[in-house]
Amino acid sequence: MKIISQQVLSWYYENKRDLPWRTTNDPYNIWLSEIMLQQTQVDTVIPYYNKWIEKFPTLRQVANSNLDDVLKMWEGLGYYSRGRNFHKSALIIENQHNGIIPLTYDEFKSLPGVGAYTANMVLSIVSKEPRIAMDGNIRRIGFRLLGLKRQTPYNIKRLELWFNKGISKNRPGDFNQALMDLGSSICKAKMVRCDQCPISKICVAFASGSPLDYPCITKKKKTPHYTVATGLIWQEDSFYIQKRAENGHLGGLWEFPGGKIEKNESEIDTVKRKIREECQFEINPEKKIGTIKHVYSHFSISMSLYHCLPIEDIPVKNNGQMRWIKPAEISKYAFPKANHKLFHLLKNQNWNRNV
DNA sequence: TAAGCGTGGGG
DNA sequence: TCCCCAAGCTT
Repeated sequence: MKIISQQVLSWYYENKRDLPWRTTNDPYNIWLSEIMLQQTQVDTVIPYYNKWIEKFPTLRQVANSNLDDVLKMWEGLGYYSRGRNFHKSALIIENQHNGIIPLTYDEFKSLPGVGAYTANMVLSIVSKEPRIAMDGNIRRIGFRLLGLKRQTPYNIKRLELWFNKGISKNRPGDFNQALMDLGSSICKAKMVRCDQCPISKICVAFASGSPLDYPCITKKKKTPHYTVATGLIWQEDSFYIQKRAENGHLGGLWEFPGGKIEKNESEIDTVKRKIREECQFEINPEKKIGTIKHVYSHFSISMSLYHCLPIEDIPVKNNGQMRWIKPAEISKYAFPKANHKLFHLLKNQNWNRNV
């Protein structure tokens, strides 16, 4: 196992990518990068990480900002609870830890959004603690090295113990990152380059001749499809948006009012009903502007947008849950991708307000 | 334990 | 086009 560690590390140093967060061992930077990298590929994260550090050079600046600014920086990255939890953690550290990130495993892992993987990874890098960070890559590599197939909690625990015995004691952080780079470039889930792998000699899956059979694939459930209808309501040169509940799907982001159509309901009736329920005013959908499609983690939607005329006078009040904004102000608010697709439709129509 | 959570890219 | 995948965490 010691030999594996050496071979993996030399492969890493030869093929190491220069990533922005690899220029420092500051726990703030490392922690942020690990949160952004959850379920997200490196090339996607890089621009978000750079923009974030430019806006929030220190954790204190995250704590002193409001959630809207944080979500704006997270806009488009997905899994928005990561951003909300990171902001929440920043406040906890500022208020309860004098602004110092607590670097004991139990304290750090107790922060919102920090799980076993993130805690192990951060501590292995910033404190050189010999902790394997069992992410999807390292897990997959372990299954193949040891020739395990069934993804049971028992097998995963076995792997963790095995890796923790063999992890480099001098460079645990590099060892973790090395295995992850190996997993994301050589030992991928559906494609392997065993001829380039520094440890194929001791790999049971490689020896078997069909490495992709390890671990065995678990079948995924089909995701449902929903039809959603939303309304565009003008008042002078501004239109209406509202904020989603902070703890739900796309929590804290802004959107057009509307929602799912129910059985035997027309899109127009849906827009009327949802706006009556959510906004407490009456509108009349006049004309369909267009429809976009979007796929989320666990369902997909077709979303239509309707020009709506107010039936009654709508009070123009702006608060934390509702705003009247001009098209040019879109960039000040965080919107989900589906809304940006609708904005794109509207741009192509020059934001024509005539119904 | 298993479902829920975004988005972009690859085959 | 469709399906799967990607440095997980929370409930």
